[in-house]
Amino acid sequence: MDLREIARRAKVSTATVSRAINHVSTVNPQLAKRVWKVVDELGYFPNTQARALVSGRSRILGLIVSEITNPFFPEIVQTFEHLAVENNYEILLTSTVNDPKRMEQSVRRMIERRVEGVAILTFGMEESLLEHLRFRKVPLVFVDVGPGAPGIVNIRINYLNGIRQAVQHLAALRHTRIAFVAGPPRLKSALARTEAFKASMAEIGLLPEVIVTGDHTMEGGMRALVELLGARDQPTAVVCSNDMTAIGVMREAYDHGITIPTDLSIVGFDDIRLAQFMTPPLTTVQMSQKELAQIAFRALLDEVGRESRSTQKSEYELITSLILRRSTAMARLLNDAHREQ
Amino acid sequence: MDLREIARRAKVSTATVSRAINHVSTVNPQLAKRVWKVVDELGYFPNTQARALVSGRSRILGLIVSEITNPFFPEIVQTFEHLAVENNYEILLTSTVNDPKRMEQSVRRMIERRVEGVAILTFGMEESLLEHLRFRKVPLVFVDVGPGAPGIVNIRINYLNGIRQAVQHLAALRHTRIAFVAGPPRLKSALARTEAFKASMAEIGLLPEVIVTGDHTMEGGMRALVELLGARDQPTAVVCSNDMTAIGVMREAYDHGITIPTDLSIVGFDDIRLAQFMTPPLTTVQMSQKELAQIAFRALLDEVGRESRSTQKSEYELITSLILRRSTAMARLLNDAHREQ
DNA sequence: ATGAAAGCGCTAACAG
DNA sequence: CTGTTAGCGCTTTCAT
Repeated sequence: MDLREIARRAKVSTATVSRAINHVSTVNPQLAKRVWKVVDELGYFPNTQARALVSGRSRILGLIVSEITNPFFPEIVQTFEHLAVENNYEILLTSTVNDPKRMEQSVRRMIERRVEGVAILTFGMEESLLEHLRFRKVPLVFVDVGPGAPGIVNIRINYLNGIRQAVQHLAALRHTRIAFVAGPPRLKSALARTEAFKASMAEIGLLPEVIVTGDHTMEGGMRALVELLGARDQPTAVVCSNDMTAIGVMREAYDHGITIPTDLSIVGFDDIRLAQFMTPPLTTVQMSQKELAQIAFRALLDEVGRESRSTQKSEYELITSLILRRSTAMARLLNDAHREQ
Repeated sequence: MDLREIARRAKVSTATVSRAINHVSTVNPQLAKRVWKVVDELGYFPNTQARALVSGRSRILGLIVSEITNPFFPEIVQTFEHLAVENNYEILLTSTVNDPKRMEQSVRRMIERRVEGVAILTFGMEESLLEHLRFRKVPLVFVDVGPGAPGIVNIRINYLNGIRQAVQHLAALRHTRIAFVAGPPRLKSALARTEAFKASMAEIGLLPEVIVTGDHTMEGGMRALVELLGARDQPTAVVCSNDMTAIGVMREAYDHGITIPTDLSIVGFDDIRLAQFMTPPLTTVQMSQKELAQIAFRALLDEVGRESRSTQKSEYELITSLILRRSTAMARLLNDAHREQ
């Protein structure tokens, strides 16, 4: 069942069927109705591949994420998909799982399917791989990279805003020994958070001495708390580079009989959906995944629609801010707690 | 840059290029090498749409889920994607978000992109919508539906196994008043769990009296515990129809100062990844999402590959089983706990 | 406003 | 074993 069959049955040319289906305004309403009738009767659906082939537009947008099982991403994927269907696009979702081979595959898959643009919402990506995409002038959206070429748009995250709020919130609660569990140093986004923490502490005259390195996983968070517990001067509060880390810290605290927030205050980062499901609900810096996805999609769509190289705004900013829940409380020394026992 | 260009530069015909690229064994290795050289030099990637159009094979598989943000699904999507790339397929992911309009769109999108098969791994789907797919003889994989037509494969979940283990585990811990928080009655999968609970209780001479209805959300779980707390004879243990419900119960328990597991034992269902991240880690019945995805993919691929209607095995079973963690303990009456205060 | 016809990039007969 | 050629299903000039 194809266009020609519809044309035959509706007694019009294939051109007319094509026009009718695509709502070209110049077609005689009479004919259009006749066409649509046949279309509905036969349950005809146009073949997208043929369409793409002739029009040169695949109506597919690429979305590269790190891992869909990382709780940070599902919301992004969902929002992206939602916007895509609204705009008559499909999305080609690939995950790198931090594997160079998979990253290369990702790029290949994107090119083979002739995506019209790609959003790279992943932590760290081999720059060189994107050369293929750039070479083909495929519009690209990044997070947290430096200013790029035309056709490359960048979403900048304002980490400082939220982290400063977190630190000040903790300080107001009389915490002075505030630790930070950093993310993997190879990630720009992790580094930026650490810097924001240091700056926020310095700003209010606190020493950001206690910084341990995690890896943005729950296990890393668990290890980080153990390390913190071994320190001479134990912190009364800890800010984590992401929520998974914070969850790991909470989990490890539970195993040590440390009660959150009375014994230790914890602040996360990201505000993944599950943060609010923890016991206690996690106070965290929100970096709206939904908003991020919306910005990325919108930017991509704009870029795709742009014919010429009229370099418009290609920098976007996403603000972060503290969400107060119940994992922070007034400072109280761990040592005090132990003495009471 | 297309096949013809490669042909021209390699001084062979387009047919030869096509053959070389597709690793047809009969091509002269000499020529093949020449072709590949040019391909690599130019960074040529075949156009999948053209390929699909002429071959009649899109190399796309559909995957319909309820909501990617539902923690049950990311693992499934990941596994599916992984298997897909391994087999040179793309996946077209759609979510119904329990919205009839979105379900219809899902089906339309599948058909327009000419998917070769669809896995419907969703809770509840308007049967009638699938008519379009069935009509086009698109192989379909379902979970938990009755025996279907040829080309329709069904994955049956053995709920009883895991739930029985859960109930017996609780009974061994001296619990006798074991409550169940059911899922939405409109879902077959939820109903089946409730039945499995009843049967498991009856089997060991316990009365499954305390059954409250949740909705498979965390909020539903929270409400369920409130309801349970209002009952005359409060349960000492509760089995939940899914993990989100269990997490809701835990969350509400926290708000009431009820300690898990000493005051109340909790068992979940699904074993979503985050179950092990809870405090305490949630004991739950595992229904392996990874395995489910693997079965679904394998079944789909088999069905797609099958030329004739040689009706082979089209029933698969997924077993469930209890994963012990730390949300259950020996029975102890809530009333006792209160008296102690 | 409608139709005839060319052709998007590729594969698969078919011939040689 | 390699090349020639005819489409796959659709959109889009170009005439009419």
